[in-house]
Amino acid sequence: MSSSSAPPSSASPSRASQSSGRITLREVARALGVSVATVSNAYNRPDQLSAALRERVLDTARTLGYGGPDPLARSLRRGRTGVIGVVYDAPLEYAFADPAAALFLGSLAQSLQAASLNLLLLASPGDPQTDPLAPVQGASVDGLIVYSAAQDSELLRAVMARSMPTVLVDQPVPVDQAGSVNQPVLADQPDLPAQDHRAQTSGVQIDDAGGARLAARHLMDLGHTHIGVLCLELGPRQGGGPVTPERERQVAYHPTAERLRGYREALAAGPSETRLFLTEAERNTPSDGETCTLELLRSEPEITALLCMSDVLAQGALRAAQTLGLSVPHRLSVIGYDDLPGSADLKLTTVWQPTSEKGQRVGEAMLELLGGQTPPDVRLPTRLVVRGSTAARATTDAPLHPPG
Amino acid sequence: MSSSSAPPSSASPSRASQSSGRITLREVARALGVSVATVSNAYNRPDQLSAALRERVLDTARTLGYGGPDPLARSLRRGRTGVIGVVYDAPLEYAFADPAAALFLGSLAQSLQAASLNLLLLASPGDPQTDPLAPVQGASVDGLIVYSAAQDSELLRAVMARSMPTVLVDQPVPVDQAGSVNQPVLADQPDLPAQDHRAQTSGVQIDDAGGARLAARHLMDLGHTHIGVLCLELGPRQGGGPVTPERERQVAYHPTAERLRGYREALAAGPSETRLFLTEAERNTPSDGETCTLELLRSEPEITALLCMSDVLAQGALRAAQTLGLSVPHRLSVIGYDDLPGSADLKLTTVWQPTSEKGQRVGEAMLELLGGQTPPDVRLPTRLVVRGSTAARATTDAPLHPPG
DNA sequence: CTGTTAGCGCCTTCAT
DNA sequence: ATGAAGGCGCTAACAG
Repeated sequence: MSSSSAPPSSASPSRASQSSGRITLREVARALGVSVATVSNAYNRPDQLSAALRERVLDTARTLGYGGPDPLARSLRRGRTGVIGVVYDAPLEYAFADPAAALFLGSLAQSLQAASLNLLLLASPGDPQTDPLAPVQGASVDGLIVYSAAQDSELLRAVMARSMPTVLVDQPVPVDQAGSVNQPVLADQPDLPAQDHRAQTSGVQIDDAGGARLAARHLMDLGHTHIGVLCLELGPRQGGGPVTPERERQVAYHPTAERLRGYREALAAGPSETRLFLTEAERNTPSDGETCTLELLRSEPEITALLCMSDVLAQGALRAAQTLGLSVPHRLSVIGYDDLPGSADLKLTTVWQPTSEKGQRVGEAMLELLGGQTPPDVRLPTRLVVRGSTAARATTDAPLHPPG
Repeated sequence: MSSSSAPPSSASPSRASQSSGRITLREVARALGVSVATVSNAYNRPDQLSAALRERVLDTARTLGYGGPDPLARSLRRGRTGVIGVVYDAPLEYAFADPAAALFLGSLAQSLQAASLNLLLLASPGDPQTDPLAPVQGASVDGLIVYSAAQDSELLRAVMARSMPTVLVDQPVPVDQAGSVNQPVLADQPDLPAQDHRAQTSGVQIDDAGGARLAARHLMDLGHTHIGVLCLELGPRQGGGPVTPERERQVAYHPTAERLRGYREALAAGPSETRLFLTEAERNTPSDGETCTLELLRSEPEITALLCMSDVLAQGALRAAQTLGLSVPHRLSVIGYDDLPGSADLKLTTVWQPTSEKGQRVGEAMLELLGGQTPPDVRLPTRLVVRGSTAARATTDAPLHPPG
């Protein structure tokens, strides 16, 4: 035990030194005969040791196949992971199918990268076997961004329960009612701020209702009185189809609710004979939009215009019109929502929203939250973009093809 | 210090019990007067304690605002994070702008979710300040998926240096030449498998060259002899424009290289008077495609057909044709690559690739790697889909508009 | 400039 | 069915 050349201090020789194939900082230190702190410093604080020694450290590290400090251990120690989670309530499969979502994510990722933060995609598995809350509960992240979650959902509660910096996108910030208190019983440390959920939460939204109002009014100004509405999902999976008043009352997704409200407000302000015919798409895809349109027009042939809650749905409506041989806009006017990059090529009249800016704002809000500040909620404007897919209602039989 | 009721064993009373607002498993245990193991078991192995006790544990945990075991600490202990990193070599900003990438990611995420794995997006920052390797070096992940990286790049080396389960997409698996050995000096543990990079790496690709060959041949069969080629980036940022032979020799992105090879092979097999005019898009966006097309047609007016390395680029080409008043396909044939969901609406002739299946295969390969197996490399087929954007070269002045 | 020490929060044999 | 103890791999004080 007391040999002259500093024996490796301690206990279990069986697994201490190398075993499982992965080199550790300590082994590098030992190989060099320096302390672990020195090796650590070589990586984290170059100014704490001579350049020469640092070189030597890095060199032998390389020779040993040591790839640098384990990120996990480092995160644990530092208390930060450098990762921000993005929460979806749908299987990622078609979260990505929506260009608006992809665009948003892109600009979000971009703005976060400036602070060396990476994005972790957290989606509820479609598989009913696995716990849909597990991803948000079990993710090692410094902050959470909720992209879409039903109001009052378990998912949203699970997010808030983590009481960490959180940005809610297109969704009202929930009031901090009862539920899982995170204020410890012993509230006698005056110096730590009263751990308020709200202080760590920020919201970024667009003027959903305003844009919808513009869209509906545009159609009414054009003389349409029988207007079909292609709704995004009103609530968690059910299957689409005509919207009953009861179903409408249960609307759980905020953007859907707001857009619907906008349509209805415009209606209320217009001529009383105007009527809306609602149908719900099962998912936000062109083919669902197509199906819905086909069904809607079959059951309500008097419809001359369509309000679609997304450009993706509108794209499907356009296909349906073509299938049916209905000329757009003369026999059928179509209006979308989002203004995707491809929508101009389609000549689609639509409601524009600042998708990229939204992503950037969300990123900035997260950064501020991480810095201990509480940024004010943000509300971004929407605009109507009139293109070729809307026209005045034909008073008689419509011409069979567009002019020009 | 020596009070009767078991004094908290150790040293610093100032920060031991609660301080920083976040509850730990130990505090829950103490509050209940049970051991930490019991609390841990309540979460991880319900069968190890009475249902009643478990309830009590979970209850007080809730009251205290304890949200369950810290994921980070748990990962460190268990040696697994439940996260797979996806590596891009470009700023995520426009990784997401490409629907093919988004689709791939969606199906990848989907297939990984079955195993409760989440995706972490790792992109090299556009910002030249920050180290582009930091994300891949510093990410806490169980495996890495390389979606696009230049051959022989630092980035790719950094990935391999982590020597963990890795799937290379549309990219050859590099030979394990020298570089950072990860085989420790002491190679005398016969039971641990000789840590071979190759054993932890798998590849999934499509038949890029084959599809390209089909596309080029199609055009040549149609009689085109002056064919423009819109290339994806050949290598890391340079700015686009005409492709010099020198630049072509340096092509660093595998899909680009392969598609180009396919085009050239078809050319070599056809009539000798056929010529290719190459230009490189700065980025894979419609507007870059448009710009390239405009420039290319201006400098080479004899071109009657375009081979685009992506549908996104082709979409730009279509816009350019419209701007120029060139009728497609009669005055100009256009052919894409990828067959995006929207391409059918555009009547674009293109090379189809199994984007979703690719994502799924990559996910499966990763799962096998994680399970200790070494799945064989996979190569998926491509197909030519002929639609309305290609036609025989007009022998005289082309008609000004398409038929019916 | 370098070394020692004390955990970060948890899980898991091993004993009881 | 429950408790005690030893790390996982690293970093940040603090001494020398």
